Amino acid sequence: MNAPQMTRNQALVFDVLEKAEGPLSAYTILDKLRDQGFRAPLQVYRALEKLLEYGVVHRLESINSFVACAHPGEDCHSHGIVAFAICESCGQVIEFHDHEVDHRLMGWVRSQKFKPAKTTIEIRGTCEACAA
Amino acid sequence: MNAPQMTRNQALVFDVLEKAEGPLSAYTILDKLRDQGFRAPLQVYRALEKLLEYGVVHRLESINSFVACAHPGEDCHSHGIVAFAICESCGQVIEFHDHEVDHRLMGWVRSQKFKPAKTTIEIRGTCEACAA
DNA sequence: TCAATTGCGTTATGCTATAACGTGTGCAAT
DNA sequence: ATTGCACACGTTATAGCATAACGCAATTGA
Repeated sequence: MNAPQMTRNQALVFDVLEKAEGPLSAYTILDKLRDQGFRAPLQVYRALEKLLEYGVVHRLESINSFVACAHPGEDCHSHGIVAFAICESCGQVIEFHDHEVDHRLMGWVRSQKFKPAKTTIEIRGTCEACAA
Repeated sequence: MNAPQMTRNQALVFDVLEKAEGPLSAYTILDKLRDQGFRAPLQVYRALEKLLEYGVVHRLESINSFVACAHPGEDCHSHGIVAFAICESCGQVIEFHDHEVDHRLMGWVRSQKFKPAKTTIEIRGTCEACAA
């Protein structure tokens, strides 16, 4: 799915995520958009829902946060499974793709006749810069 | 880490999880233990924290739920990374391990000098039985 | 024009998780 | 024996994450 026209709210939320250093929670996004007239969580969640659909934002399940896709302009859905390394110290996220991992996972899934809809790979730990 | 002696609360929570068909949320566990005297979420969360440490319970990040480890008696931490296929229709969870996936992920992590602490792999979709 | 769709704003609510306090118990060191 | 510590526990309160349900406005396409 490619992004059609973003609405004002979607653009605002996306902008906040793109300019952020790392992942943000929905409520943090809300706070950053109070000046633009945001008042309720739903305004954020609805925008996020679309941005996730468009493939320009990812949800980090293990930390209940959202991050802009690292591949601006492209549709991340076409890269296969997306994996994330999340630094628990500084919050930075590195996004990466590994086709061999995809292949193994999808092979297993196939052998079980399981129909995958959404796959999450998240590695929490400490990034190089933060390792003492 | 191997499980030492479980306390009463830990045993109760573990028992509920083992007898369950699929993953349960902390609050669902709480409800199931009201008759045994449970009154507050913390009683559940504290027990879960220990059970996770012991490696006899897994947390499913993408659905905020908990499930008993599929390898009774063993310490799941020794199996390498644990992956889950979660059926969004019936709720059943299949736990599996793939050393090649571990290897690729850990290889990438190593190349980034990233220190992994906890890795999550969860595939949400539809199981064979539920596929129409 | 009419109906369907989509986005939006608002209020209310529900679910998930932890902070902070105090109690009791077992155990080891003195 | 007493003191000090670690640990599990119980309780109350609160924080953080997410969605239900309502109604309105704008757009589109038959």
